Amino acid sequence: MRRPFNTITIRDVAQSLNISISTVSRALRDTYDVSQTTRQKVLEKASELNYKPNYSAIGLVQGKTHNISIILPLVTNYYFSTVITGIQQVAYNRDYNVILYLTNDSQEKELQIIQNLPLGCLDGLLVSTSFRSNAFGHYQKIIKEGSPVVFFDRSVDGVHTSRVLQDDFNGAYQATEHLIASGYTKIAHITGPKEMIITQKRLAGYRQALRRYKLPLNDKWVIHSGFSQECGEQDTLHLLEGGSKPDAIFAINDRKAIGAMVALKKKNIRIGTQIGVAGFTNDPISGIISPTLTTVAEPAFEIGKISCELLLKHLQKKYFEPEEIILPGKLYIRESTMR
Amino acid sequence: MRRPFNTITIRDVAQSLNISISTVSRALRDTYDVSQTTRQKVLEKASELNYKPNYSAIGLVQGKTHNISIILPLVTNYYFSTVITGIQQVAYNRDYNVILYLTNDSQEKELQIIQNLPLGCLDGLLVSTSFRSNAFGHYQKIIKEGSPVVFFDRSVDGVHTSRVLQDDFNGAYQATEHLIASGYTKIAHITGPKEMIITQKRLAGYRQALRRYKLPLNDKWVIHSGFSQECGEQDTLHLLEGGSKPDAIFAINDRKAIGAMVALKKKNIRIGTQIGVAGFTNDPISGIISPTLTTVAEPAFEIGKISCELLLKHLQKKYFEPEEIILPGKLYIRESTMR
DNA sequence: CTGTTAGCGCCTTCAG
DNA sequence: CTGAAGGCGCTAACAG
Repeated sequence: MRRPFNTITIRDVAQSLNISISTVSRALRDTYDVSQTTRQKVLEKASELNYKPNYSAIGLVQGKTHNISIILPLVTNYYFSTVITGIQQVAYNRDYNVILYLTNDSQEKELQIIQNLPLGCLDGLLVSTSFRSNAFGHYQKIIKEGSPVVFFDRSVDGVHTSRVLQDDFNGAYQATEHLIASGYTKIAHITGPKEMIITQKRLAGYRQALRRYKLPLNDKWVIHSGFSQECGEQDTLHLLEGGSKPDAIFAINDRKAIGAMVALKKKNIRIGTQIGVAGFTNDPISGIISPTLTTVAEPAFEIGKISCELLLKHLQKKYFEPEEIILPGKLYIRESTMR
Repeated sequence: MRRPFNTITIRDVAQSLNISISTVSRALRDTYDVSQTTRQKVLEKASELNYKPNYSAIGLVQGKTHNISIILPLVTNYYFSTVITGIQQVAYNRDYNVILYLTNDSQEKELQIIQNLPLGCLDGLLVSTSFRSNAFGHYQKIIKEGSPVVFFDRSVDGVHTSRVLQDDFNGAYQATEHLIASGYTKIAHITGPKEMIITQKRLAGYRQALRRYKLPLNDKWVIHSGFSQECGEQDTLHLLEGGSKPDAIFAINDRKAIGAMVALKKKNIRIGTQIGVAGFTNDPISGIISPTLTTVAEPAFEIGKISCELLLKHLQKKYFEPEEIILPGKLYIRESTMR
């Protein structure tokens, strides 16, 4: 029961040219030796007939499906949706389909997805791991079985593969340094789950800046929780309850920074003058909200683009040396850190 | 040159059970008559061996690839990213892969995508059309050739197929009515391209409300342009330049409404008291921005979910009756329309 | 440079 | 109820 409609195949172009199927196949792929004349004719006929390769068939015979998949926590934020846009653009230009999987930031769901992945119709994976995921083994296995994996943004430790990341350490360092330069001395950090690399790196950058400028490191001023705005709001309320209140808050991302701003507004604390706030991402909302939010811009589109290029590069070769690419961020100074 | 690694196939489970491939195939699909005992054994073995169907092969033989694709303008906004989340969830639960295509809101790109679509490895399409797209013929052709298409949000006229939409007319009517009830009398509408159905419906709702409450319809107060924040900003500046200025602005979406707010702030016009602003979408930003934005909430997630369910339903049958599903919106009244 | 043959993993007649 | 055989569209040896 094949598709009932007029999908035209290489056989069709072969017949209408009175040559063999394999010659058409070769001409189309521009491989082996085919005479220029034949290739010309084939190419013309193919486009005349509007021939389109059947990737299912190609996938079957040579294991190249022209499908790559993205596994990521969610798409409903600026960062991830922009990364996807970058990935899709590169993939589209290279005739790859992008298949989307959403983990919903749940470790359980992520594991479920990985285990049920139709690897048979996937050439490779781009993944940003979920929350506290420690799916080492699973990713290792996938790679061993022959599907290249490139991590972006949130990666998993201990897996020997490529990664494309923003410079979390230096971004956090810059933001903190800016807060210090602006005169804030009691700088808190509201961040993500402890186990995540992204958390650790940004925290390290923050600490390094404090150390460099001889400011005290107060563990009470570092709060770990999730990445959402609500988390930012709650973390901030916690900070305000404590005995010695901070005079600035550096959030791991803009969402949490905005949560902090919401909390401060509710408490009638003046943002900037009383408590400075800085974020990380440069979500467009950071330029719209009032006061506007100082933040470290992440090159989201670039990260998507480069991740995909790297994956496609890996797909060419049988063996590849993992690469780690780190892209710099850029600090945008806005009203939320003006005293 | 098949995949070099241990992808296990029905042949593997057949051999380890000493039965034929076809029996395994039948047992797995729960079709034809297979003895309960055999089926049991096959099912157990399959899961023991972690067998996963190769959709490329299945696709080849029976034209069912378990791939559906989404074609839409962009993912970097609240509405579309939420719709996608809904689609992905349904598809995932039904073992369908979701392939993503981005038109970048360019008609040209959309046409290019449609024409190059690897229909051979796609069971159906979910599409929200680009901007001023009038790709009637192309979609018609795809449908005729056997790939079901379900439109969501932005649809194309004249194509006989299913659609899932929010209630654009009544949403716009409600928003306008609310503005009127709040005491605004000179209500402008900044909207999308004239040719788009979504524009036409929201415009009609706006006009209907004005008519119903005997307010004048002033064509100078209806401005057509794109959907971006920048467009909203420019449209608003235009409105302010005119002789008779409006005292309220209803925008086709929150992005443009926010653009309007930005423009008003720059001109030092008090939002709400001097000029009211209402949007459409209920982007989370509308509750964060100051003043908070009155808007008509669109059931984005539901739209994605239902669209996908509808498409999958269509995939079951050979012939299906197109359905048009319209979901209601809900007005959220916030500060931007308080005098 | 080109045609022939076999087979990728699976489903579907057609025989038992 | 089950097995054998053929083929989906395409590529990859193997011969010329």
